[in-house]
Amino acid sequence: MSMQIKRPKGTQDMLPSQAAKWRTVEETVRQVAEQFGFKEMRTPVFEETGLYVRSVGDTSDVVTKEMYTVSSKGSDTFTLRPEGTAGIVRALLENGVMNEGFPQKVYYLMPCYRHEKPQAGRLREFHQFGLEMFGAASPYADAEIILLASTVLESLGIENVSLHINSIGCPECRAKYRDALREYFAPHESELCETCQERLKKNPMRLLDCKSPICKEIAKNAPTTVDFLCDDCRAHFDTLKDILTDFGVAFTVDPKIVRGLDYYTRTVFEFISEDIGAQGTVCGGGRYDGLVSELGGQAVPALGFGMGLERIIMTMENSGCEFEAPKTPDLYIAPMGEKAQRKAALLADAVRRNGYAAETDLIGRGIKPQMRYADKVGAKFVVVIGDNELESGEAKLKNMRTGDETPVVLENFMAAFSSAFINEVFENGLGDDIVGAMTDEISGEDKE
RNA sequence: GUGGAUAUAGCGUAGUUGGUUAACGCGUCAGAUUGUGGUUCUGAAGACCGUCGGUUCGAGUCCGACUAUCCACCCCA
Repeated sequence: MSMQIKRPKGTQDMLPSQAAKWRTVEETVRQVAEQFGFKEMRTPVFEETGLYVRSVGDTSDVVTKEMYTVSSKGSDTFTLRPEGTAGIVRALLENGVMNEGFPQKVYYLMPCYRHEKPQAGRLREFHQFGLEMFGAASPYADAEIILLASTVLESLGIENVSLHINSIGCPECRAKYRDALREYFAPHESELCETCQERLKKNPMRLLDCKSPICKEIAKNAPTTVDFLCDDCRAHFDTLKDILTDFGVAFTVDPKIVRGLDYYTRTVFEFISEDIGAQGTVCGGGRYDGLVSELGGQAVPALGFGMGLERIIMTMENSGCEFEAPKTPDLYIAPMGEKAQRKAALLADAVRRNGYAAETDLIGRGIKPQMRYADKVGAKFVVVIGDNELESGEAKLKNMRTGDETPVVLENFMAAFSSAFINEVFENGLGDDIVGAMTDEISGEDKE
């Protein structure tokens, strides 16, 4: 026996029972996004490395230590996408979509890759639902995408999440704010933890969400971004808060929400779940008015968010949310013997051609195991076909929920599947009233 | 990159102060008078107890290393 190959660290296999949950989430998410007028689009899983260096930021953790970069045969290097936004912007620019009028509203479902140490809610391959809106500078746009995210969570039945918002201003007010932070923290420099001393130089905003108790204490009275917003940024933020209040969307202003990707401006927000451990951010996003021009386009206001699907599903599992029930076969056909198997296969085919799910035996099992199997997979009806049935042309259609058996004529039964009447039976089961009707119908000579 | 925890059949677990054929539940398969499921009963298959080394007359049980996984820091979805 040779060694088994195992899946790469930080990846997950999605077995059928798990995949069914994903479908619930994906369908809901698509539906809501489309209700808001967003169109789905897709981009390659890998892009030129430079795309992420320029958009996400060359000092960000994502770019400096988490990218999966490969060099291909030529001289270019490519990177597995660590997030969705950059590729979307690139694709819209490359295809001239930014010239087709605004607003442009797109959404996507895609796997992303980051070389991190796996942990609860943090994987190397993870999946994002995300969306981007281009050309809308108004705070109503900010409000709309936050409302959209909120609607998605609500539609999924997720309750234990809180919305945190903040404004980090435009580049001008942010510069002023950074200076103010440095001024505030400078006297305490020696007391700060090592990483925070480093942060003081590079990115003082990061000081605010340090978990060290000492740094926390010092940061308690630090100036907040909101205090340093220019008039325009302040007005934008105030209006956003008003709109959210009108919508009835509960939020808290959280100066600690800062975002690790460099492209954000003004509005930033996170939805944080209480149910899934330390990595509680289930959805994060905001405005990035500078990104499009950074990637070579015109100056186009833009905003969006990413939602971590693994974390969404974890939250749902941990809080007892409902998932869509998996599809079960409408009919299981249990053949006995070789001749019957042929007949069963034909019958199954006829059923499927009429839009219903049918299964039959493929491994030569006896009647009993077949019944067990039919029960296990949740078949709604079972019909047994053996020598007797082949001879007489009649069989019994068994309702697996009630145990009732209804005689049917095989040939007519197959032909009858296209009728609206049978549709009714399969959709709603066999009521007493229609059992009688069905027997008549099916035994009838000229059923079409 | 830094810490902490765990590692027994497909899955979930038990294995007492180290002592002969490693237990249980779920699942799988097969039976309970031979053509019918879900309950019950019976039986079967399935584990070199993560890997390597050490202590010992003897180790799943103690020690060490390695590996993997999980959790937390960091960062983020």
